[in-house]
Amino acid sequence: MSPQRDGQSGPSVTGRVLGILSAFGPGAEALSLSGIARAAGLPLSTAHRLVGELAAWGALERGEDGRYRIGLRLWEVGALAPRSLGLRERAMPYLEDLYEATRQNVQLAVRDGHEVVYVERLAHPEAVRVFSRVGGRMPLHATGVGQVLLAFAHASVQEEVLAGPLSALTPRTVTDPHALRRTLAGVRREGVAVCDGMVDLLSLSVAAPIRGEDDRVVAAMSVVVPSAGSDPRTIVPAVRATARGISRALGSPSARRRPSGVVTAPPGAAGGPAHAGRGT
Amino acid sequence: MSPQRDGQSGPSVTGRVLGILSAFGPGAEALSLSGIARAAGLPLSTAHRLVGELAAWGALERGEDGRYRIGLRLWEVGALAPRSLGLRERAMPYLEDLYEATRQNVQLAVRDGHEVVYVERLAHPEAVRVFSRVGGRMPLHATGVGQVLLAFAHASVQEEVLAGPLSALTPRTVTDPHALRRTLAGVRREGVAVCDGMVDLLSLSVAAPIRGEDDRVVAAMSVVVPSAGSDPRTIVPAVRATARGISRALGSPSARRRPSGVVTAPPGAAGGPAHAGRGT
DNA sequence: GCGCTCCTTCCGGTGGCCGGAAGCTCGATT
DNA sequence: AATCGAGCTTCCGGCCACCGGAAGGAGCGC
Repeated sequence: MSPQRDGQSGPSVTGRVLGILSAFGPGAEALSLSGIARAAGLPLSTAHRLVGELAAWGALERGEDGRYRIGLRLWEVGALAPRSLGLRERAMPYLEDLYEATRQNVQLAVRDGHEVVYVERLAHPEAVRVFSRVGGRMPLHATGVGQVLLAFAHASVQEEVLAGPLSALTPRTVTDPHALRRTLAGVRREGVAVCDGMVDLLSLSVAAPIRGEDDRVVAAMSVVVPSAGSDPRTIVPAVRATARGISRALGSPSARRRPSGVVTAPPGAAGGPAHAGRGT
Repeated sequence: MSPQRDGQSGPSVTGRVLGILSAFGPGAEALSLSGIARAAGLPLSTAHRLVGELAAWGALERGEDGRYRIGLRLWEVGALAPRSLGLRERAMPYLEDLYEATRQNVQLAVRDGHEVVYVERLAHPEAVRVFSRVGGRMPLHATGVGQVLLAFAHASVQEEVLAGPLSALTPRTVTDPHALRRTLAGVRREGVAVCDGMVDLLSLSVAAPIRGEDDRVVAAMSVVVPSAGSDPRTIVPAVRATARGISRALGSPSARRRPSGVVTAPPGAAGGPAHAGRGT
């Protein structure tokens, strides 16, 4: 409907092709030819030709109902994105352990511009329903992982977000720039973000930063639990330890040495991730 | 190097763009501009223009080293592929449980033409090294999931594969058409494929089919364990039960009713997947 | 039957694409 | 330090591949 960044791609053929791909999105996984043409702002015959070529290559697939969907081949190419697969591959075992221990929702996300993109998500069917989805986007200021990524992003990014409008997903979302600035400072100080009822009123998320080779924050992870009856205190150590473990797996220098003291998470509440302690 | 399906895409602009995407692949996650031009068979200036447009949109990203990688935006679009995300999303919890129980490698794959494409993989860092990777391809006849997908594929597909050359990954790979035909019959009869040392000599895989709404086999899953010291007998029931659970989650009619008798997997060896038994 | 939507094919005009060539930036080599 | 080479970027005129209106077919609901 709203021409966000669809046909705007310019009149070049490449732009049109990308416009066609943009027509697909969450909630629009399958489109008819004319649907694509409409969404991409292309004449039907043009769309027909381009879509035909894309389908022949495998970027799109045509279902029995005649509608087009994203094809396996395009998925394959997309899977090569280093910020998804490379990260995911290494982080998975740690996320696994945390998931297993908490039996809730575990998420992995990266930042793209002023939004957070969810790269991986382990969700227990009976866990609290969570809004995000793999490949989905959310505003930075309103989510746990988003606040972490924002807190450790370049100052210019922070200023831009603080300057822009801060949408409220729930009454509890931080929308005041000053409050957000304070929150971010807290996140930097604590190394975790705790967001209660910001995305939806029933869930609470605890997020921590993941660092890469050069020690910059490259991703964030979080655990989402029911808001009621959960004590963040029991979760924070586990999240912190897991994030640290992933950072080490990615080669972060600051995560090299064993966490001084005892941070391996209490075995009682949220069982110590098996890998967090062992290097090899 | 070898012009497999690169520049062949035809002289249309769309073909060139897709050729550029084809330049990336396993083992070629990052390419320089001239590398792309070479792989796609394009003049440098042409590649430069097209790549620039792709990068501006987010289909490609340029690293600090100047090389291009697949961009997050393309990954996002690819994640909409129903055969990856839709399937994955529903299968995950079951795979989780199986992974947790076995602490080995759990894989999920679909068929594309004469190859198997791995859609998901849970790998324990200390488990037996496995050759496949998410987004990777393998021949149908040589892998556990491949044999399952082949056994339940349309007869024409089977004939084509049986007619074509059957490459040998190890001395133990089935390369004789008659033997393969017999193997496939066995897979259909048993509902599982057991492949010992076919991909590499050290690992053994047990695979089972996953059925969709119309009861057709839409995917396959497998567990890969060390060849030495593993008894398939202890794994088969767990794999079967998990595959059945996923089938039910996908709406397969034949997986509706409780498995007659006791197939919920022995709790000892490979702990019963928590979801396999309970519906809601 | 009639109208509707959606899909497919065709074809002539033209504007976007092509790609050679020249200039630039880096780093390696002598 | 000068030279070389590999890779990247920009420019621009000619040409051809792309565009998209129009016409025809298929399927469906009224």
